Amino acid sequence: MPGSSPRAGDRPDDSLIAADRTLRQFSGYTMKRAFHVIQSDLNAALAPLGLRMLSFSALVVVVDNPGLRQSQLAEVLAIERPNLVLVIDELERAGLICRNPSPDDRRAYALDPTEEGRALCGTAIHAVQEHEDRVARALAEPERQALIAALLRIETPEEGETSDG
Amino acid sequence: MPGSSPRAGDRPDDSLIAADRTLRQFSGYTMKRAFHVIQSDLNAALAPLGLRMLSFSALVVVVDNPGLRQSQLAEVLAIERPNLVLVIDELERAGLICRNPSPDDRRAYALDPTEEGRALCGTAIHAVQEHEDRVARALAEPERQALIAALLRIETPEEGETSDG
DNA sequence: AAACTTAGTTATACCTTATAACCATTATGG
DNA sequence: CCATAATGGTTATAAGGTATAACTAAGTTT
Repeated sequence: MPGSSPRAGDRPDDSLIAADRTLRQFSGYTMKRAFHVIQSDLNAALAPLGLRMLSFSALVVVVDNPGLRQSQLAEVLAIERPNLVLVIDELERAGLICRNPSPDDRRAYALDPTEEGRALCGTAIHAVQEHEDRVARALAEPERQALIAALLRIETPEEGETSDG
Repeated sequence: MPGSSPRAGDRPDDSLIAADRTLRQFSGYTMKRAFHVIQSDLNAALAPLGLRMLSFSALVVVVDNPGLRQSQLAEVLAIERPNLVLVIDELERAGLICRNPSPDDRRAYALDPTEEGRALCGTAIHAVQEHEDRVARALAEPERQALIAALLRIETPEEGETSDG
């Protein structure tokens, strides 16, 4: 058990270092904590550029896929359409992307990056890469790649990739 | 680049499957998506018990460390003290834990699980374990353990564990 | 042409996290 | 010993992320 004495409140704080031992066996708990650390660091890295994790992601996908529609972007980012609206508003107000009329469909917008958007996107990717380098310092490179691969498989379970089960 | 034709909006949706290729190289993005999947599944598993990820975590730590104080619990769970108050309220109202007066300090509460709390905690751990088994089906067991180890190191970077850099 | 669907939007609600400020109590230090 | 500081718990508040229903305008189907 976590500590030896019966009442945790009486023990010095040191004896609580493994107080979440039971939870640590669950990937969800550990992932939540790791993600929180990463997200904070990432947002801090992006804040000087006026971006957050979400707006950064949206910007990158628009730069890589100019002309795509909002619903497509929402699907790519795996977020709901209504939640994308404010993100696009924000990027548009910042002059990084613009909503152009779609030639095919008068309901839809074709999202395109501006020159500024492309430029800031490059800067932001460098900032995020520096953050990623901090992750890489905690892990050996093959380990980092294995981590990403494992996360990907959790997100999209493929048949045939299972273990001994 | 993601697609071949210049305008993403004109291409079939299939050509957008790798539209987030740039982002995928960053662990933060992939972790966010994987965590979202895990968290949804986990919360769905806990909802029938009247628990969420956070209240479950708090309950488990209280059961494992009876008598600890709220501030200690907050530190163990790495959340701010004010944010714990409602969680404790919720668990107390559900009759799973209770705030007992601390013998040492009249300001503090000693958190203790009730019998019901202990029982539900066991049930909940089983439910979460079943969820974890779903993760385990996507990964080989050594891979799952490597994942948890990697996440832990991201959360708490230790010196000397670095790669080639 | 009527009915259905889709693109984008608005409004709303809930959860999580963060901060400042407060009260009661305990600890510190002249 | 009393003034000051620090701590435990609380309240209020704000911001971010996510989810759903409902609306409009435009496109699609039959």
